[in-house]
Amino acid sequence: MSTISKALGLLDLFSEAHTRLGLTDVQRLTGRDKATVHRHLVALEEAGYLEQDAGTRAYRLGPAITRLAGMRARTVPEVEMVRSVIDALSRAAGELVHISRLQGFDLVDVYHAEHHDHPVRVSFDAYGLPPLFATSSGKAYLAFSTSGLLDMALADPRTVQEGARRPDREAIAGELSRIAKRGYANNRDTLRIGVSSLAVPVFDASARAFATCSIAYPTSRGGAAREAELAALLMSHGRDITEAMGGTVPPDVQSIWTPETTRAAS
Amino acid sequence: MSTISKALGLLDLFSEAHTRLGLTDVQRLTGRDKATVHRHLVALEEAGYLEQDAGTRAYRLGPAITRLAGMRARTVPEVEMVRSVIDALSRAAGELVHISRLQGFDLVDVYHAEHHDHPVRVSFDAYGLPPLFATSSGKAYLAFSTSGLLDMALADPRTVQEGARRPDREAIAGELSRIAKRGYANNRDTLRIGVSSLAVPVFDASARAFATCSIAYPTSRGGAAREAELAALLMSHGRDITEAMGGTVPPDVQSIWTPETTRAAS
DNA sequence: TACTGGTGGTTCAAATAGTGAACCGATAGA
DNA sequence: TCTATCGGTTCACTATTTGAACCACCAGTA
Repeated sequence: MSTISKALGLLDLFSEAHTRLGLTDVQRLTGRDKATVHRHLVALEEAGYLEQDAGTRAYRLGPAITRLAGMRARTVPEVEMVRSVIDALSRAAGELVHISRLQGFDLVDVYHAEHHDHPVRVSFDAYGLPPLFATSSGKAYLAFSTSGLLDMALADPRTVQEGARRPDREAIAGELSRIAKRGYANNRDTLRIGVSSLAVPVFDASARAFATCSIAYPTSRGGAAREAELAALLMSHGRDITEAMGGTVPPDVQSIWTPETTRAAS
Repeated sequence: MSTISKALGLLDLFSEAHTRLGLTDVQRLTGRDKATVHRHLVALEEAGYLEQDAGTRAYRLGPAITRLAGMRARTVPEVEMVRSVIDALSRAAGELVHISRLQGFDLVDVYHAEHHDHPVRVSFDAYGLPPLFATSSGKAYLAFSTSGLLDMALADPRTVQEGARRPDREAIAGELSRIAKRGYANNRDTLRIGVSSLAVPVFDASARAFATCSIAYPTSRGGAAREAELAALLMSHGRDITEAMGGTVPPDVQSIWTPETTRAAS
C-alpha cells in the first residue's frame, strides 16, 4: 500500500461521530505506528487538508478541502460528477440506472448508464412524462418531500385531465409513508407492462430531496430476491450519489440505508 | 519533501484554466519523472481525489473532495473555518482583523484576531453599531452588493433619526463605485478619531457578498505606504477567506484582487 | 505502408524516503 | 510524588519510491 493511500485514508476517519481526532486516536484507529501517523498528519496539515486545534492539539478537516471542492464544482459539470458513481452502480446491478431531477412537476433525465449484462434490456426513451406518483422515481421523490408536494402534483392540470379515473389520494399517501419507512420506492408493470423499477431520492446540501436515482429492469428478471438485491444496491449507493452531487443525506434516511453492520475499520 | 506533499501538490495544479490534465501535462508542470507522476495520479484516483475521463484519459478533480468538503461543513463550525486564515492575516498585518456578517442592517462580529506586534493597539469593543455606510466594512459590503441595499440602509429608521444632518446619497454612491473598482474600502478617523480601517467583502457560494473582513489600525501608524501594504494583504487573503467559508469570488473581483504577476509554477 | 512524434503506461535496479522501537517532555489524576 | 496519558522526536534499518529506458497505441503524413 502506497504511503499516499495510507495518508489519504486518514482523512476518511473523520466523520460526524469523530469530528476531531488526536494523534493517539488516529494511531489506534489505524493500528499504524505513532511516528508514521504523526508524519502523515503533519504532511496533511501542511497541505491544508487537516488543521490542528491550537488548544487541544486535535486534528480536524482543513480548509484546503473546501477550496478544492469549490474548484471541482466550478470545473466539473454536474453530469460528470455523478457519472462515475452511477456507472459503478449500473455495473454492479447490470441494469439501466438513471438520475432524474425535478423541473416543475416533472422528473427529467440528467444522466443514465446501462451495462450490457443481459440480452434483454429495458430501453429508456423520453415518452410523454407520466405524473409523479406513477413512477418509482416520482414516488421516491414525493415520499421524502413535504406532503404538500403530493397535493400540488395531484392538482396539476395535466394529471386531472389525463386519466378518466381520479387518483386516490389516501392510497397514494399510504404508499408514500411505507416508502419513507422502507427507504426506497418500487414500481411493477404499472407504467409499462414488463418493466419494473426501484428508486431512491437524492438530497441537496440542505438535506432536501431534489433528484432521484432509479434502476429499471424487465419484470421477467425480477423476482422478490432480485428486487431485494437491487434495492440493497440502490440504498448502499444512495449516500455516494447524494454526496457526489454535493448534498447530504438526512440522518434518519441514512440510518435506513446503512445496514446495522457498519463500523470503522477496527 | 514527503511523497504525500508531492502527491497532494498535484491537486493544486487543477484550476479554472486547467480543468483537466493529462499525465504529460502534470509531468511538465511539476518537472518530476513521468513514472512518479503516474503513480501519484493513480494513488489519488484510487482514493477518489481525482477521476480519469474514460475517453481522453485526462484527470480531473474527483468526488472524494466533495464528500470530504460536506463532512467538513457539517463538522467544523463556521467560526473555526475562518480562524486559521484570519489568524494568518492578523499575524501578517500585525493588526486587529475581524470578520463581520450582515444581520438585518448591521454587520456583527463573527470572529476577530489580533496579533501583538505593536505597543499601541486598536481595541475593539461592541459600541453601538454605526450605520453601514459609516464603516469600512459596511462600505465594502455595499460596494459589492446591489445598489438597492444602500437605499434600504439610508431609509433605516435608526439612520434617519440619529444624525442631525442627512447623509448625502450621491456622495456615498460615488465612493462606493470607487471602492468597487479599487477592490477594498477604507475609513480614516471618520468613526473614531485615531482609528483607521480597511475592508473587503466575503462572498458566498453564489458569489454574492454576505460578510466582510477588515483590518483596524491606529491612524498614527497609517501612512499612505502602510495603507497600501495592508490593502494588498487584505486583497491577497480575500480569496482564501471567501473560499474558507465555502464561497466563490466573482471573476471581476478576483481579477482586481489578483496582481498581474500570477502564474502557475512553470 | 512505413515513418514520426505524440500520447498513457510499465519495468526493475538503485537509492532515497518511510518506518517504528525507544525516548522525551508536558499534563492530569491518584 | 508516582503513574498513565498525551503529543511529539530520534535514528538505525529496510522497504518503498524513484527514474531511465522501454512498450503499446494513436494520428497525422510522406
